[in-house]
Amino acid sequence: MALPPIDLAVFHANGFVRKQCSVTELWFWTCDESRETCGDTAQDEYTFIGAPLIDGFEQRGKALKDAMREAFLQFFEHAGHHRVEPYPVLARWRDDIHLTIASIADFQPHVTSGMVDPPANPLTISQPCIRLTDVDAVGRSGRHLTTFEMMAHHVFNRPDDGEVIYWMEECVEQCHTMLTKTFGIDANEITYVENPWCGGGNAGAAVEVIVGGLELATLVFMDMEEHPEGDVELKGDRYQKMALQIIDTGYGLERFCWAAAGTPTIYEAIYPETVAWLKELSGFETVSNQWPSLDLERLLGEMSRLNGIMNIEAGVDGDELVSIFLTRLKQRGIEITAEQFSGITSPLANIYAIPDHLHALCNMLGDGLVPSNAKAGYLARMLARRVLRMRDELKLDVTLKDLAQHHLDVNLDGHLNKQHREGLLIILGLEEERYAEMLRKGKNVINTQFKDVDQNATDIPDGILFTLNDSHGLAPDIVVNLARDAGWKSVTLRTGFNAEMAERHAKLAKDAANSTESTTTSLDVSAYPATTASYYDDVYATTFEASVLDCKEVNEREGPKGASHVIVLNTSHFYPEGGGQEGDHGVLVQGTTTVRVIDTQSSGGVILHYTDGLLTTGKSVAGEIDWIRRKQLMDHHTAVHIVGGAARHLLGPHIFQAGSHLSVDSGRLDITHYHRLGREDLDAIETMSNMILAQVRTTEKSELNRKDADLEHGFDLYQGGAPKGDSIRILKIADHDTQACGGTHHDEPGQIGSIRLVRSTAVQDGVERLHIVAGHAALTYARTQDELVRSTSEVFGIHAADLPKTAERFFSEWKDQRKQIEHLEAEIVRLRTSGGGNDTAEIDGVRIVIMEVDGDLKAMTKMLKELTLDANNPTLAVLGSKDGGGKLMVAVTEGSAASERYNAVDMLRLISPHIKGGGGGRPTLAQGGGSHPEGLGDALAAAKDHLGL
RNA sequence: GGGCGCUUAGCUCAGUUGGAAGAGCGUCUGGUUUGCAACCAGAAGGCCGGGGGUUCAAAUCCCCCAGCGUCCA
Repeated sequence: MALPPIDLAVFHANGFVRKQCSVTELWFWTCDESRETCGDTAQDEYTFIGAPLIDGFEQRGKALKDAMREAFLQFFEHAGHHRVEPYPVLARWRDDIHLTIASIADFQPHVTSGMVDPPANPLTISQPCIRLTDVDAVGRSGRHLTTFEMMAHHVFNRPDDGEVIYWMEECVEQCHTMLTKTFGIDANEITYVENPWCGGGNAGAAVEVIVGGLELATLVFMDMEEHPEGDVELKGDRYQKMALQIIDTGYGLERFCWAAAGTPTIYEAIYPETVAWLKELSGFETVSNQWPSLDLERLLGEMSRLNGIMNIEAGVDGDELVSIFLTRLKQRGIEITAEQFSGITSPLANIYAIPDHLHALCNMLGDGLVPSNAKAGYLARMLARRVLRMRDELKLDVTLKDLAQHHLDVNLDGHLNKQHREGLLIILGLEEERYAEMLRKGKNVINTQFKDVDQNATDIPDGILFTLNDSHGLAPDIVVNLARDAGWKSVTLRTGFNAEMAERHAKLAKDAANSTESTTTSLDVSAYPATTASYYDDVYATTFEASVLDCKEVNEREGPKGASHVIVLNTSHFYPEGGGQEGDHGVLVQGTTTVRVIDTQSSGGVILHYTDGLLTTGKSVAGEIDWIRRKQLMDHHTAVHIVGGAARHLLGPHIFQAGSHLSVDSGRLDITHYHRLGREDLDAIETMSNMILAQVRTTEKSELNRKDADLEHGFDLYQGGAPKGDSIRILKIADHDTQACGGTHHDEPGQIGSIRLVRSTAVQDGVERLHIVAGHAALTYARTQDELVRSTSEVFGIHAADLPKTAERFFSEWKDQRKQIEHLEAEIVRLRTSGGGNDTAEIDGVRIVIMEVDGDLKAMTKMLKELTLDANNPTLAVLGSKDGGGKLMVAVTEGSAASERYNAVDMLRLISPHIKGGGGGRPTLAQGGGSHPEGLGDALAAAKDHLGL
């Protein structure tokens, strides 16, 4: 079954009729009887370029956005909506996406699933969003952006509970009223297109709002969820009605601005100052002035119109595209050559894209993101690198910091959500250094990769381009430039290569996605009620009474090593592994039976006690947790919060927990930071952490519902990851640190005793791992370290304080002496071969040295060098050693009578059978070994025989 | 999370089919020069990231680990 028509009174009241689009076959509503198309097709050009559709907004840039946003929000406030402040662009409350991609993303999945109440209902918001899927089209299409604000009004209805605020009728009416009254848009220009929406497991009827050929908004009426037996089918999946009815609207703030400005591209409407500045910096006028007859404004306007109807897919061949454009422009009376076309459009594409990318970058870093080579941080690095590349293509003499300063002042009014201005600039400075380093290294890589490429070649092998891009970060265009600089003057990029590479990446990503299969086979816990967790009530209590709900055998692959049974209780004091904290150990006692709890896990709210024995189901049991273990885990867990807070205070607001693990031996905390940490940093954090232990008397533990937790503490609360439920446990350590955390914590930080930062290691770029010991583990650590120092000092027989100095002296003396031994060994060889003893002879002006020596191949090599490298003393040397099964080396002085007369390989092959071995090498140097050292004498004798000695 | 690449002298990097560890810069000594720069001659400086394995023989081939880089999700 498909969805029924969206037939609303508001359409009829405003004189709209329902028609079917002659191009897309979608049904749409219009009050222009003559209209045949829905407005968003290849036949509907933008009508607002040079002829704004929205009156009364004379501002441009940030002022225009501010005015437009305010007009929108005020309209919906007057219509009874509560204004909600925008969420961060980093979606830290979600574990499925890195960035906020839509206003509804703020409320997924917890609100849209019905588990958590929305912050207000109905609400209106203007949510900054970032989408990087079309990043390649930004600047070139005239309308694509990576960052935009999605203005919205949202409603969350619960019809089953009689809570219905409004649905389609009122929604469309409000939209129509706003467009025509607030923004003065001519109703004839508006079409409402029926086009069902689905995504992320949900679906519903939807209306696209098209004005002047531009999609200004989408109104989604989400009231279905994916279900195999659903009665509605959309795009291949089946859906059924769900309990919630959600209105999810999205109005493109920047598009409203564009429609009000009527500029050739969207970028000139929202970033006019930056575009002008970059044009000036890049000397764009001198480019366009080359062709005075060209009407630039008209050309750009026509291009935007064309872009609007051509709907270019990413990855289309560049040259082909240009020729299409030239033909279409000619049809419209604009004569332009391919050279003129790319001479104007390629710098402009960069000029347009830079402010967009900077906006996204500043917002991401402003929310505390640290650039990295993986995960969300990579997205920031990619944007920074794109800006730097475009800057270089434009030959601008400014740094990334300069660009960001300008952007901050002009387009953001200096506002950042969290990060300080200085922090942001430091990060961008580092990114630029990395970029420069990558290019510098790139020059070397080019030379090695191009080693086998002819200097006159015109094509670069695909394999080289793939490797350089994927492994060294050098995009094909950059490679061509670098190669030309390095001497391969005529290389060019094959047309369509970039598209091929994108395809290849897409295929690799697809293959990777297919190969990942989940193999988790967990115990079915749905039969049990959620276990009542009593460990929060009194974290110092160690014993409890419960009754056994079930006891099952576990096989070896399930559960921890040594566990034979898993026991489910009605209530438990055992903390199951979670939030990085390992599970509790202890004992369960039933009458005279005692079983050890080896590990505690949790699944679907049910606490699973893995034990080494069985208990009787249905009877009561006494539990006791291993308090020494639990206390140590709590020491580490509370310490990790304190250390994290100290790091944030000392290093900056971008410090965010990227993971943690708490065991009995130690705790570790991964934090986001843009530098490696030095010992001074660790000392400072350690000092502050211990000060907190002394200063803060009690920790504050509270439990809030999700809605209030967000409102009261913001999203920094979720350091430990996206929260799962409606109820949030919060641990607050004075003003030092506040986090959502389900772990067990001390009531008094002082209970920990002391905290030591053992060391820091790198987890990935931008993430530093702090290794922490606290409480008794800190004491154990100190003792272990003392013992190391003590025992090492005893070896040297010195005081501990002299250890570094002495070790240094021993190491350098050891190196010196090793050096001297080598010299002495060479000296021995010289002595043995200079006196005319048994070891040396002479045949027709060539010195023959045949001798047994001590040492391995490396030592023998030194001796051979001593013997055969002097061209004035032509020598054939045969050395043998009993080292490891017997070794033989033969060498002759290169380029001398010796090398003309004797072949080292032949000699070696001749004598090596005596030690049951083989070997090989070059005619002037051969080496080999065997398994019969006793035959060494025979081998050397055979050499003498062969030479007639 | 997945793919790929890199790790060699104080620094920047070469190192071919496994067979004598190299260059440039820097350092030191001597020469030249009023002095400096420059130049000439010479020298010192290497656990070839760590650990296993294959081999008579590994910087080189295989496996594991670590660090760094990079592309993609």
